[in-house]
Amino acid sequence: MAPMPAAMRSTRADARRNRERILEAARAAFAEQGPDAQIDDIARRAEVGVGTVYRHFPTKDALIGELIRLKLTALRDRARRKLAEGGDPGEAFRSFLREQAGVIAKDAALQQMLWAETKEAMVPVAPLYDEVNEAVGELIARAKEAGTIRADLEVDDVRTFMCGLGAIMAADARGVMPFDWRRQLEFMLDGLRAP
Amino acid sequence: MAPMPAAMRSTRADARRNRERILEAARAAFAEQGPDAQIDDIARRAEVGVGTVYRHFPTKDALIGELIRLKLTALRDRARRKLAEGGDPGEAFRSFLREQAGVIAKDAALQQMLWAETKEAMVPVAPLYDEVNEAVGELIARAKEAGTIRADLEVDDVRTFMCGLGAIMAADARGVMPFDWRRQLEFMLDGLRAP
DNA sequence: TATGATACGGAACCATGGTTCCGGTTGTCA
DNA sequence: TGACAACCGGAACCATGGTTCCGTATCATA
Repeated sequence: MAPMPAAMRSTRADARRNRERILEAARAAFAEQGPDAQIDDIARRAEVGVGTVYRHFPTKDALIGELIRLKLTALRDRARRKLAEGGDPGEAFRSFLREQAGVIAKDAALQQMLWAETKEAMVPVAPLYDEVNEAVGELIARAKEAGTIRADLEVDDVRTFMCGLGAIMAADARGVMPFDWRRQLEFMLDGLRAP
Repeated sequence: MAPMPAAMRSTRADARRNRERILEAARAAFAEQGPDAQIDDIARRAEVGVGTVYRHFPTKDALIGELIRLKLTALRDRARRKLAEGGDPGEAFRSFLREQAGVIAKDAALQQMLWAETKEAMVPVAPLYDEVNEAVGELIARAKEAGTIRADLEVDDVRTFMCGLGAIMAADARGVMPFDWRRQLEFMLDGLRAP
């Protein structure tokens, strides 16, 4: 008898597995080598042919885009979780930045690829990006209200700082120049305290 | 009679002029488009053929290297001038950072190309780089002694911050994402004040 | 102003790395 | 287990952008 029509069947197991392998390999490759990690290398790491990479992601940009989407989703969820937890607002804000920084550091190159290359990359994830900003904005608002951070702080200031920090992290991770981003973060946090 | 032997004659005037044009065009191109500005485009801006670019600078990296060298020299001289000026050490340190930041902002991509791409770029300018660090170190030492900045601040912290700021500036200049680096600088300066 | 060394322009060359294509393999369902 | 759709591997293809080459134009000197 004829097999089930395409629309009713789900993706083959090996395809699903390969997709995951590719994503993980790509993440690692970009983290180590920055934006110009090569597809060939990613395929090799995933123990997969280049053709397979291209079946799952039509272009390199699409692959990068998916990685960024995953990353941003995680960041947004972490921000919302922090909001839900409650507790001292000033401390919530500070510990949030520390945690978020730690997560970004794991593959900082990705974050950079979002804003440092071209604005095209931004387009598909813009809504997600807004959601992150919204959650962070709320964290800031609460801390301001509690009077533990300076009153003139804006979300954009935090965004700017985190982007700068990301650049530092990426360079450090690739070993091009040593940077101590944790110290940097603490200096900044001190600067953000209410006078 | 035969013309003067090569060793005694100096470079032709048009060659000297072209060299300058190329450097200026390259500076502008990199500032606008970042590290992957194209030689063809630089040549066009300088109203010169690609061949001419290559006669003056054997490779793209050599051209970039020369731009970085010029930039670093200017930064070093500015730091030393600030040291020579004297005045209140804390204020000297802060105004130095503000001025230096302003200068870097003019073509931030260059600064990034020094540390964000590959460490190879660092090699030829390492001594110059050390001289900058030395001068900045002295500025910091004086400010510490005067008790106007936090005692645990190191040159590397300033270096790290300026690199991060440079990344921000470059992205902002290329219009990929708006960043207010001046605000960022002021926040950091506040964080660096003695507690 | 004549002369030859020096410098110029830009078409052609070539390496790199993203993308396509297709013969062969594998998973899934009856 | 048979049959077919979905999937896989990787050689070949092609666009991009750095680099070379050489015939021509320009500058500086006698």
